[in-house]
Amino acid sequence: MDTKTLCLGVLTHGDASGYEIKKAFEDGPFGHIQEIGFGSIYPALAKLLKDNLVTVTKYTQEGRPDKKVYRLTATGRLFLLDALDEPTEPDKVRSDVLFRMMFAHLLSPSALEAMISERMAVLNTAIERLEQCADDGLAPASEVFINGYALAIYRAMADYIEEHRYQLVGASLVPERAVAE
Amino acid sequence: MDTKTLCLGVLTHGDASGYEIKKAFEDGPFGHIQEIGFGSIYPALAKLLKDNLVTVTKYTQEGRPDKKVYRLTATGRLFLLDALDEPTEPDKVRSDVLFRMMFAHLLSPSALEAMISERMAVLNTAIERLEQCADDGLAPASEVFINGYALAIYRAMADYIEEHRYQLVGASLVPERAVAE
DNA sequence: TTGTATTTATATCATCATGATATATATTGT
DNA sequence: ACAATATATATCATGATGATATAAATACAA
Repeated sequence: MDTKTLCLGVLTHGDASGYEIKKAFEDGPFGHIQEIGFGSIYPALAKLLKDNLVTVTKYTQEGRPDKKVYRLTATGRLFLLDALDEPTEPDKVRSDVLFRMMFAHLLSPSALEAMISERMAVLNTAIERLEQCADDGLAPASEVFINGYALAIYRAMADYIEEHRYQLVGASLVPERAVAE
Repeated sequence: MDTKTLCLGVLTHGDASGYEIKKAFEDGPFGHIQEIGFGSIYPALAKLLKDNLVTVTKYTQEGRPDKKVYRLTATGRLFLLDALDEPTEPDKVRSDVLFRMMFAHLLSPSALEAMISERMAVLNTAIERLEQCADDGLAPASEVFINGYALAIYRAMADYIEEHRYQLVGASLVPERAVAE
């Protein structure tokens, strides 16, 4: 899925600005699917506008740039449906944490512990947020499904790391430096 | 982590060609961390060579391009250690499958079922491969840790999808088309 | 045996995405 | 009162992606 199609997808939930589209992939209903940046969103919206897949309405604001709210056109909706019919791309992961863990033997135990603790904090924050969202029974079935999926994965990650972190720290071959504070 | 650093990381496991570096991120010890393509690897190796972070030896072969085997230099090793000391980047995910699931109500039940079944097949293949790797007790601790981590996550994904897929298929609002074969 | 698919191997290229940076104010929290 | 965060768009150099080209050996099925 390219950024254009991602934007069209968000716009099926209602009109939105570029800023709001980004939020949808952070906190909003499209969270845990992937992140997109402004550097992808604004050019994508410009192309969608040029191809008449969206329309735009400008809202003049004081002290801020005009808010440009985009709306899906009928053509845009068809474009999205066509994209959903195409073959599914495999999931992609990029884990800097795991790469570093491959070099546990080159890191000091304290550096390793710090990295692992930071990761656990991120995971626990995400888990808490998802547990709170799980209660309001008003969301569509697909959002409930995906929230539950993300929660299951984050829990599996946190549980595994908590249970096996000693293995990794035990792999460190680098002694702590005796540094005076 | 940019591609240069990823290449240096693989080369700590022994000399390798660009082709072999890619394999390390597919089947090899760096699997499940991320994927990288030739279009990133070859330019990265060229830059590493220019900066004396690696050396290269050409092996002339008949009928194939010369195999160019790269070796880490002392400077290259230091470069990697410095990179490992920098702040860890957050994990990144891009799931085309989840994005499509957000539009379950726009897909037919059979299209949804096909997508889910394909995803389950991919997950089960990965799980089987990891379960086989788990037995040979010769791998370094970090690799054992990461294999176990990947296995735990894939199992959590497969279990969740298997238990909740009916929710998603129930969300489909599009009737099957009555098409003659 | 013959044809097809996979594996080995490097390289390039247009397009797309990333992340940093610029700009400017209102609001929230300490 | 001051700092940090949220709102809001836009651009740009750099880097990553995925497709394509080339070429033969090997493995496997019909």
